[in-house]
Amino acid sequence: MREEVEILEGEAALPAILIAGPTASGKSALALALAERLQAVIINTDSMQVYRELRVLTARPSVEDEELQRHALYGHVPASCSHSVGRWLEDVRELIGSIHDEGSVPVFVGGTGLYFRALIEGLPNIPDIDRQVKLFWRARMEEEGAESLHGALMSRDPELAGKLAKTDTQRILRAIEVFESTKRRLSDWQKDTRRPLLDPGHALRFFLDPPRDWLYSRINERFDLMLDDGVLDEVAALLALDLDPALPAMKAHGVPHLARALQDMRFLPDAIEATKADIRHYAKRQKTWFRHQMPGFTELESNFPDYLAAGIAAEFSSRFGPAGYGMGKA
RNA sequence: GCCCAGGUAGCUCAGUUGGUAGAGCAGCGGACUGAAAAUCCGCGUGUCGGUGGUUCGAUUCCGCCCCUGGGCA
Repeated sequence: MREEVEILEGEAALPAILIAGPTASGKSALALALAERLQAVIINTDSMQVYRELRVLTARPSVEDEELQRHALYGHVPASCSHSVGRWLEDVRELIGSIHDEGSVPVFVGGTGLYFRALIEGLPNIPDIDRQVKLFWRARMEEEGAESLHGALMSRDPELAGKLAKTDTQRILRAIEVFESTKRRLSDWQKDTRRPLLDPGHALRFFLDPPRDWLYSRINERFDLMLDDGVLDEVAALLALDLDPALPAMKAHGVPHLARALQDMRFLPDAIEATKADIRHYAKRQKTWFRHQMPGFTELESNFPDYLAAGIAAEFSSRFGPAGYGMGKA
């Protein structure tokens, strides 16, 4: 514990660049353009791009892009594992020291708002939930429904229960599981957040926010390209693993719909439309999150990665100095 | 050209035995602390195809016209 604090204090001043934005807004291209101007390590900040089996479906950077610039935390987790913010943050913790030592700039790129929050605001150090506890309460949720468990939560953690909708299955489960497994209320844990890995004062934060019409068209077109690139085969291969459908990877946009289409191809056109709609809805939620939950991100409306990257690199150098940051690379 | 069925929200459609209308999807707004690509909440005015007529009142009934689909020529 003490050692951890020392490391954190050493790293708190580590300058970093954060690039967020809705899906398909052009984050990856911007990250690549940035890496051409700074000695950077591109770090995945997306909950789904961590899964090994889903490169096409999650629009993970290509093998060529990964060879072009250093990337980290992409596709390093098997779909059979349930990853989470907490685990992702531990991955980052392990990485960040060496990045600092070698004088590179960590460029966090992704669309998962919660991961950005954990990164710059910190996360409480809640231990993993006991497996039996998890199974027991999930079974009860199946049988009794959310309202009943909301009642159960009310007697364990009234403060949190009061804030949650009686229908919010996921958060109700989490709150009960934490109490049952750790004997401490989640509302108390949440008041006990650890120091964040990054100091927001040393993190340049950007949110790519292209016009909505453009974004939606791009989402639709990109999914058509994914079909050409073999998403169906990719999903078929995932399904062949016969994993628990409750696993996060099994909930990636398109997996449930395309699974149905793979059984009966007559459903393919509907599955394609439904998947595109899921992705559009998601992009909308991402915009809402950053608009209200993550102030302090500079909105970028342009779609020209080189232009944006030049500006960001210049701002980074003027704030934190160019020394040691790969000026010979450009 | 004739016959039939339709033309109602961005789309698919319901409905009003005459008192100007509502679902699903799309879209929009919001919540969010370890499954977050998750989970959850909220938002429905639109020349009821056009135009005349009947009527206190027509999207609804009647006439004509336009459009779409099907059938017959």
